[in-house]
Amino acid sequence: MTPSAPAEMSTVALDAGLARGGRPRSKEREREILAAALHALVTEGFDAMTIEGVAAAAGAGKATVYRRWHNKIDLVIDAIGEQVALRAEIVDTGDIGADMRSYLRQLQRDLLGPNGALLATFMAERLRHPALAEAFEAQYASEKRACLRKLVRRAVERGALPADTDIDLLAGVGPALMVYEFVQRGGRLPRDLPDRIVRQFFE
Amino acid sequence: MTPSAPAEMSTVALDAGLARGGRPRSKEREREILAAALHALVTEGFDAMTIEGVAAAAGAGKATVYRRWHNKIDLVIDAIGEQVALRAEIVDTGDIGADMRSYLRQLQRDLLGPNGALLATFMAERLRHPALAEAFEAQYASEKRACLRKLVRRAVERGALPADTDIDLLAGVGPALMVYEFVQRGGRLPRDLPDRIVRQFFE
Amino acid sequence: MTPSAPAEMSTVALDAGLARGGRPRSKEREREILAAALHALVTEGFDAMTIEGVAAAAGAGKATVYRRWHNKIDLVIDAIGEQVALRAEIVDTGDIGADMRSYLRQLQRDLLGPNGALLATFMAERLRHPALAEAFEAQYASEKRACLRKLVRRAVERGALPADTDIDLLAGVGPALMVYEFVQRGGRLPRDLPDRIVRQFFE
Amino acid sequence: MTPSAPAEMSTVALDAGLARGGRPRSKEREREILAAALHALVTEGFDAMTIEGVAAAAGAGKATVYRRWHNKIDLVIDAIGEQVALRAEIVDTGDIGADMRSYLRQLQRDLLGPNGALLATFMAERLRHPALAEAFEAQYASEKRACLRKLVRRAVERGALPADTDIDLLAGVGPALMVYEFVQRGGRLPRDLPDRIVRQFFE
DNA sequence: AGATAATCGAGACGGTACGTCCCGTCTTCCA
DNA sequence: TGGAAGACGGGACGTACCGTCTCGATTATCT
Repeated sequence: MTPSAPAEMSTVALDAGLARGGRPRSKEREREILAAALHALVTEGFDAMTIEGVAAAAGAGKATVYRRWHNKIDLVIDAIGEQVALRAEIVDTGDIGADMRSYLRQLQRDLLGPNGALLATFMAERLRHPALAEAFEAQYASEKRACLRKLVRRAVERGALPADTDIDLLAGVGPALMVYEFVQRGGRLPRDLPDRIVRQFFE
Repeated sequence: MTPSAPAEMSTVALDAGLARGGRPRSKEREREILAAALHALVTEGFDAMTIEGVAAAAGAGKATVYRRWHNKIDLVIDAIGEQVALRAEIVDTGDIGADMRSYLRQLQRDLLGPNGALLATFMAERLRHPALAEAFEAQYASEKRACLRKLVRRAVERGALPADTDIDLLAGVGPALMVYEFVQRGGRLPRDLPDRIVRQFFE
Repeated sequence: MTPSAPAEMSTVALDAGLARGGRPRSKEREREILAAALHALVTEGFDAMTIEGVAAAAGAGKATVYRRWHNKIDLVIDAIGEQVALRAEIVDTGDIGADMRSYLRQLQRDLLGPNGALLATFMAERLRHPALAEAFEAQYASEKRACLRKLVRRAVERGALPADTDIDLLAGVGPALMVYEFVQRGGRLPRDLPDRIVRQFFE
Repeated sequence: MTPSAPAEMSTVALDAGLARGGRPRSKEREREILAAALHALVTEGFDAMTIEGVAAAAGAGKATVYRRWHNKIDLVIDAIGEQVALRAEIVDTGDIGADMRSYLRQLQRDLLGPNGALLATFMAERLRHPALAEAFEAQYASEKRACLRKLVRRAVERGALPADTDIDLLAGVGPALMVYEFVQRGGRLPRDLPDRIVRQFFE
């Protein structure tokens, strides 16, 4: 993410509507609620946690929560997004194997860390809520995809990969296998998966 | 499960308990309920569907549902097992490219057909509901995976693929990319994806 | 009320709808809820009492209350109606003064007793809820009015009252003055009001 | 309230506190709020109306309302006092029948006119909200009652009515019957009721 | 054939969370 | 400083499902 884009706005929180008059919403309240939500998510799980309970734990009224988030999903996503940054950075050193391995290891750390729950939630809801998928796409995935594509394209141009390489496909194979395995195994991942992927497809 | 077992029992449904006397449970009822459950799962999603709604849609009383299944997950697992037949068959003709292309095309048809929504739902929910994932695994995925693995192993043995091939990884790359794209694109798939996968990874 | 008319049905409670199947509603539950409602009405007052609180006090779920009564008014009316009988009886001994005095004294006792609250509630809501007014009319008022009219008519026929008496008007003057005073004084009544009314208008 | 007091102050409204500096409270605001309150009272009833709704309808902030009135009752009382003019005048021409008939006809017009709904609401709510009753009493009823009493007393002194007349009772019988019928009939009144009352009780 | 017993649809039951509304207080900015 | 706007903690509203339970009415099987 380029430094010129602040983009620190909540992804999902309701707009306050440019409200000119009136008492502004308290950032403090917001932070306390998000913290309570995160705590509830971790200790109780998504299904069991309750908006009512989150509000109570934050010492807030229910209306104060509903004023900002329409539903549990939005609340949870913001709660995670607040504390979290899926910042798997992609650098291009000219060594496609090393670069891809480095990126996949970061992705592995992200999936296994607290962000795994975020990804799971996203995956679970994106088919039913296209808007959510788009938000995720716009905020995170599209940039990663573009970077990976460039990485592969330049490797092909360099001759490090065959000239007839299907660039889009090869750029996607890393994340696809990582996520597929992650889902398949119910949130776990083999330690050496990044290495194996690189060895099989990029060397 | 011993191989001699006919395996026509429900995976999860409660035992009727050898009921000596009394009116036996109606298979008819059971099928109607499972059909209604499946419909609800696909149209509403796991979280939104209600047992009460399934019972009503099946013209059954709530007790008739609870008598057979303790909770929503058990019901849904049985519903899927009963009705679903993702019969992407895997044959081994000795031509790994052709065999893989044939399988992926079948998978593509499945994903885009009526079972696609079901599969997507399943994929989406499995991270949040491990029991669902396990059931799906046991019932469908593990067999496919084993077949694909054998296919790839024999191609390696034949010398059609390099000797240092990561068999597990290569066996998984096809489904992984197909499903990843499917979820990514919100239920659509490029027509030529199977061909591109085969060309890139199996030729 | 003639003995041939059982009329012990709830005035306001929702119909169970002739429900052929299903578990029947428990009379026991109903009685406990009504008792709790009456207690709440007396101790907290109409405005302050809460359906939620009544349900809790009765050890019942909210749905069990709402299944039977749509709103607080209906609940309270039934609660009062259960325990109470506005049974100011009207007898015709041939002495209009004595009979009227006897009736008005009973009415006085009713107004000052626990039924006063009932009347107050009825009066307060009847203009806004015509259905309520009709129910009260049908169940209580119309019969009283007819009796009083007959009482006065026979006194006129007997010559105990002038021949040009406006029977409807004179029949209504007792209750009108009693209730008017009752409302005017905020739920209190002069002890000797029945006597004064009889002395002024019926002797 | 001392007789020298100009009495143009609100009965219940909070004191502005001699506001030394700052912007003075707008009389305009006050009138608009009271008008909105009156409208809400008549159309929705005391219980259903909300201060929030009144403020919104008046285009005022909630604080602007609460700054002047502590609660709904105070607001409503002022609203009525501000706008209502039940100006049934009572004159004493020496003919008790004619005077009473004239007054009752004015009362009839009032009840059937736009103020009728207000009066009805008031009568309906006074039993449940004694403060409302007192306000109404102080502001309207007590004066009328005194006038009517004087009217009757002088008729008795004149010999136009029997010497043993119960003056209070007879003074009250007109309004009592009118209002009782009005409430009983859900806001309607027989055209000839004033005439019949006078003929029966004052001639 | 009759008794026995578990089934069936229906729906009431005590609960719990939902999302909305209003309370009365407060905080902010504008005039 | 008054006023419009509206956020705040609180709490009741009426609804929807949960999973359990009762009800009368069907079925089968076992005497």
